[in-house]
Amino acid sequence: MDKHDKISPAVIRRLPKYYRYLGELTKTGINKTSSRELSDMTGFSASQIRQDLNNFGGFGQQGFGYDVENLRNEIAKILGLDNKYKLIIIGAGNIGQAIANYTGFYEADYEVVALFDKNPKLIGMSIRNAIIKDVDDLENFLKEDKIDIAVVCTPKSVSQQVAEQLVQCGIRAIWNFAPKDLKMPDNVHVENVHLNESLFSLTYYYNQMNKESK
Amino acid sequence: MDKHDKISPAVIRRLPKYYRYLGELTKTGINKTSSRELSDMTGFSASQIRQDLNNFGGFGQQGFGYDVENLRNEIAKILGLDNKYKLIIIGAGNIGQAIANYTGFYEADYEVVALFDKNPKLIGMSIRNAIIKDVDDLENFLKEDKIDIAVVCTPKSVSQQVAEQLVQCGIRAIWNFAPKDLKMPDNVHVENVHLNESLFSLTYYYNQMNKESK
DNA sequence: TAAAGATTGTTAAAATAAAAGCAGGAGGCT
DNA sequence: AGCCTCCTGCTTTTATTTTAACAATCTTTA
Repeated sequence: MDKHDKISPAVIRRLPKYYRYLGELTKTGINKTSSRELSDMTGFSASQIRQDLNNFGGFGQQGFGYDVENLRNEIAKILGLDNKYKLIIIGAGNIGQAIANYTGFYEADYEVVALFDKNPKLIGMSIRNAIIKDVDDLENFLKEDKIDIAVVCTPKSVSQQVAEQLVQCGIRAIWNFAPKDLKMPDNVHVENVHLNESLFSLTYYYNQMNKESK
Repeated sequence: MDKHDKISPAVIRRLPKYYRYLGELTKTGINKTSSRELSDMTGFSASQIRQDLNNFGGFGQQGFGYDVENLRNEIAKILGLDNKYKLIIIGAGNIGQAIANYTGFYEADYEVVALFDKNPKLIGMSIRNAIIKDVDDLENFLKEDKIDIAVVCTPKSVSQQVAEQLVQCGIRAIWNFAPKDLKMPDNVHVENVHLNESLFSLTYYYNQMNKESK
């Protein structure tokens, strides 16, 4: 059953997309689908979708397809979306506040418990039930509250130091928005959102298109 | 020379990272580097780095390595960072405003010219020299101003429609923050920043680690 | 000036990921 | 009921990506 440790990252990155499209099907009242149909929606090949899902078990039925709700629940279980997660955000600047205000992931059970900053003007403010606290209180806070995921939205100059502090306090999952690669021990998982790199890639393809059309 | 069209997306996604680390070297006054050293910094293998760079030409010197500034400039040219780009942001909510305020990409020549929203409370406000305009004026605006990149920060329910409008007005590069895949013609490039998917992946790995350590 | 050491550019091999193909079983139709 | 069609799960093949290997050649040093 647990061959999970061998699953390729590419597969894991596709699962949320399947999950999202299955949610859309549910909303429109469709309760049956197929790898073919999912292929049309997601753009991945039907073969790849079947193979991805089969890494975790046979969720479909030959000759019939997949039960939408069942498959969605299975993927939720695989990703762990059937649990609740407590988040804190370090750095209550633009990005940090935007994440705290972001309603997109409130569909799943993610709760932003608190934000931390060192700017006195921000400390004490609250965003959607989460208070901005002094970053000096971070360690004490983490001693008392069990936090699952820390979101790093600090300037890059302090991101490494902040991350190390988080890890020392027992944090093992970091969602990193600082444009810097965090050097972390193996038992900590870092998911990067490097906006720069994303924009630079886009810039490349934009220019490629312009070259081609000339 | 122009085998560019064959370059794998994986290579393109690594270039911004090289660019960033080369920038850090420049700041610390180091003017010579090697694939070995870049490997230590980036975590990519030295062999891969050499191969990536050689897709675009031989920027190094045998027995010596790479000139930091020269290599950085070459990568800038490849990505197109030696040009200026004008951006508009559609949707001046949390994410839209955060992007407008984001100073990270002002290092390169990206200028947010305007934001668009339909919320009357937001229209007229300005963020770092960029005014929030009525989204109804979008088409007229695009007739007069030459915009390179449009950033879609709207709710997902209207993102497709907005994107189509943008494309009709000549936009060919979209940076999409809406949690939805935009169906676009081939001559439009969409770069997605799907925060949900990123967080869900992180959640998976977080749970994997917890399973393993038990 | 010649030899040693270093590091690229490039080719070959290995590993990984994606696509194609197909047997088997399920549902639907007549 | 029995045949036909469909679609999964799995195996095999193909394509892509990464790693390894090495000849060429540049710099440095004695």
